[in-house]
Amino acid sequence: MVMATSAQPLTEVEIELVDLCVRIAQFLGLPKSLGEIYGAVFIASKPISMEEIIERHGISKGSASQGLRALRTIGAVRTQYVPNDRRDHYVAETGLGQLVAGIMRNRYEPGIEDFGVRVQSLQYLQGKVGKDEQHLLQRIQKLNHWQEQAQQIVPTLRQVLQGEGP
Amino acid sequence: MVMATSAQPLTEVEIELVDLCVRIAQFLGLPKSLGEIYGAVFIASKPISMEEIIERHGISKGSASQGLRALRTIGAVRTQYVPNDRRDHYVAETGLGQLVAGIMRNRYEPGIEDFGVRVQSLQYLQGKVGKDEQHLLQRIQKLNHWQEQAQQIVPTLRQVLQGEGP
DNA sequence: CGAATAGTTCATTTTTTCTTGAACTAAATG
DNA sequence: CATTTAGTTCAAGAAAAAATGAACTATTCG
Repeated sequence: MVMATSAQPLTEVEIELVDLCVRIAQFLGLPKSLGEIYGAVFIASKPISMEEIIERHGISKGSASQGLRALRTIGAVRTQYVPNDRRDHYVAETGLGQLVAGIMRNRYEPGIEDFGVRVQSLQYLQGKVGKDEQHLLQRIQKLNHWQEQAQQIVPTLRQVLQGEGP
Repeated sequence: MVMATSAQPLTEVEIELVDLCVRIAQFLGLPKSLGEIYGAVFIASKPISMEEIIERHGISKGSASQGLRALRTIGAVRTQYVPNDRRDHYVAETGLGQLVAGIMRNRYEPGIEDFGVRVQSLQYLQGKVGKDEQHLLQRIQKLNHWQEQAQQIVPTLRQVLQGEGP
């Protein structure tokens, strides 16, 4: 690992803010590097390039490239045009609703859908329940009920997080 | 790895139900083995012992012991007395509200609290924000706002999941 | 008691996930 | 159009997380 060459070291406050971003990422089950990269963009006073992120935060080129793509995909950062500079520059989206929506969409909803499909097809399997395993029918019902409740959660979350602030 | 010695193999339906439990566990960021073990208890027609779980599902003793403890801690299973049997026997809790509450309490709420503490202490750091980093004050505000919203989520979830069914 | 059984612990191994960096493509620059 | 620069890809390495099983403790049974 090579140290940053010439970038300003992070100030105490910056380190703390990036650290908080890292912890949020980990909390959400995302890799630490995504938190770092988001943090880098989050604390920047103006649109920041990948190179600056790499140098100032000591992240590898590969991680930075992949991480920025992931963050774009979930809508946590977006690119912004900067005149006279060939490089892409990034700014952070900071609406919690938007952030969580993006994470849900990419990381959680596919799982919820799969679950729904699997539970649906359980109905078919009911025929294959043997006489000696009638108690499983109840369990299948239970899973159905779970699935119904799970589907309510996403819209509810959306509502809680709609209220954006300053 | 040693195969189960003499237990009934799982039926097609049982395999599917356990598999669903495994996927739910993974979705929630819990290790696969917790899903398997919960699944084993979930599909059992009567209180099941650790030994039966180990034999029928091919889980190691260590995993089974630790996994059952974890499941007890989050309130996903509980022990039930069985006459004339020295071993502990387990039954599954199947209320989604209870399950999610347990998982939240153990896996997520500590993180939310830590985050709250850290954000609190940011207020103190505001003094250390240099003249050249005034833009960070906004970011600190943003984190505050996130924290307030995050605190609303737990009670809201609780409410959605209260409605228990059959 | 002493043997047998139930259950726990934890160092080691296995598996999975994340990160790196060198080789590559693509695009701009002079 | 050759060179520099920006950005991507992916195989290999590093790190983290999970699973195993042998050694242990605790309990019950005869």
